[in-house]
Amino acid sequence: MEEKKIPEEKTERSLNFIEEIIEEDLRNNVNEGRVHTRFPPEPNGYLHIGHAKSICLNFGLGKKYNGKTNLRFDDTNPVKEDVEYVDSIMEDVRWLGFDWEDRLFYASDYFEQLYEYAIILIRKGKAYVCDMSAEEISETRGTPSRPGKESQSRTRSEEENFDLFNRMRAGEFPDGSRVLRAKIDMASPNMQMRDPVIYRILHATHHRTGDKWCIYPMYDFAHGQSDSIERITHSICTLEFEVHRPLYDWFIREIGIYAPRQIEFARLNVTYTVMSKRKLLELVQEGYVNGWDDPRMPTICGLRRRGFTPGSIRNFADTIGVAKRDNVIDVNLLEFCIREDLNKKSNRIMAVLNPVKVILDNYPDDQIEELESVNNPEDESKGKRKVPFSKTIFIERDDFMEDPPNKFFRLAPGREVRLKAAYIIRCESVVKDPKTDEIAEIHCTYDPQTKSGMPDSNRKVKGTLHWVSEKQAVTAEIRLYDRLFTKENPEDIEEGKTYKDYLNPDSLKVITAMIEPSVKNARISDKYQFERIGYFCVDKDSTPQNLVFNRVVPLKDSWSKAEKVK
RNA sequence: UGUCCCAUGGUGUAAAGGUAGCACAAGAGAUUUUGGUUCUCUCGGUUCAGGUUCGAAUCCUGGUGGGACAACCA
Repeated sequence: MEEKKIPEEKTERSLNFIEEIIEEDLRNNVNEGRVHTRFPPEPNGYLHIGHAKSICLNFGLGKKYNGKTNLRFDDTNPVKEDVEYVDSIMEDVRWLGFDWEDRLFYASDYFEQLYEYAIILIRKGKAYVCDMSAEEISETRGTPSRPGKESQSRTRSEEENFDLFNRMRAGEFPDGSRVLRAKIDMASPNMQMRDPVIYRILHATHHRTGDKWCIYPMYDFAHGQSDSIERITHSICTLEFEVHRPLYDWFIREIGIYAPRQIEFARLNVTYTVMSKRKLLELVQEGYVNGWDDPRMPTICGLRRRGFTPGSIRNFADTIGVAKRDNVIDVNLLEFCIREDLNKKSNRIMAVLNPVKVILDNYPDDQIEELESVNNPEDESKGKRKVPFSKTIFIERDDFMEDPPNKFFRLAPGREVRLKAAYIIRCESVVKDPKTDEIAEIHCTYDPQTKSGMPDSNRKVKGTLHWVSEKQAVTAEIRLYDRLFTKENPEDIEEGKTYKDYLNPDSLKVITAMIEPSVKNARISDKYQFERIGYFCVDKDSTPQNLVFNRVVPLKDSWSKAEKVK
């Protein structure tokens, strides 16, 4: 036999633009070969899939380049932040499979240092206490195309600024009465450079520092310096902070401290959902969903409850890549990632969501057989289980048609189908409800020679159906989730509407299903493939007496797709 | 009458001046005790106009289009 030449395997994946920058820095020995990143959330909300992209990016880079990754909470606004969020964020990062080891930090750890930095600026004549109100500051800032006006306070002496700033800290002034501003350039074409506010007075209790402070640094005055303090080599953030970079560079230069390199990437968007914290909060507060972890939410806790695995989300983050152009990822890709993962990992069981009764007329009345079925055809090590079979079973109502089209491979009068792991049956007649004309019973005969494993069972039949035995079936509540919005881009809003007008009224349907008895062993967060239907996850509301399943995602269904086209 | 960023199949992402590739989606077929999975194949792309070059998705100039920036939010 001739040996085919195996083309050289391209194991090395091409680099994304951030990795290119890092490798270039590494080649130039920029930080003595050190790579140190960080994930810097504000604890004012729950993390979503967009954050997951950032988490995977930052921690992934740390791992890839033998570096480190910090978790730092940017908690400079006590009014909006809370330990509830701190806890959920840590849980989510850990669940995604990442570890910050002993490097858990808070911007509030640096308040004293940041205060010192402000003093340096004041001493250099690069910062001043401004007496204007928020409105006045806003009015004098100008517009992107028109320069702003300088504040009267701009000419204050160094001593007076120093004195006033200390008295701000001492609590002598009410909220909003004064701020500390950087003295840069009110005519700068970059709005960020027009004497930005760097400290404001806020008599508010901070979730970590309590009442120690009544002045708090603005994010812009804390973020870059925090990265500097932590000796972050590559500060990776989203695109909207690109225009802030000159300001961060200015602070670093004027204060005279270590300069990280900031790199901006495009944030994630996914079709049929929204990603802004404000909108997600609204959905929760106004009751459109049942909390932050509602399985329809794009939050990490929502995805977790829905039944997504950490690996599937990591793989998703990997597949979407990272670049600077705006992007909208098809939600299909997310669904592909979870199917791919669960296909290999989850055991199969049979569940009938919309049952219709099938009676096997020639099957012994009281006989019950324990049939064997494979748990996972993708993984033989998962073994087999027993499934009870009897004279009366349920099948899916959709799996029967009285007058079927040619391509219908399922049960119909006179036709044969295989019952998964059981027998081949033939439909002999149907009984209808005289009032509703709905099919009440389907009468079939079974072929005893076709039990799975028997030689005759190899007979070709076009369809295989899942089923459950009536007597042994277990009922369970099933929550069928669908996309939260009906519109691909819910933020593309028509006149007089809001994104909430595109909420999908059918995003949750609750039904009762009949499931094979082995399901009794199911525990919260267990995931199954309901044969021929989809992947399902035991919800936290589930109890042994009242099982509750979430539909993670349906199986691909080329039959119903073909039907829809018609 | 601003500054900055971006532009490759439907979507996302590669190609560092030399064969435009991969994934998802879509379509066709094969296999299948899941109309799943798997496998094979197909469809389909460099925003435009100039320039540099033997050669441009890539470099230059200009246009067009999209985005970010005017919280005492982050």
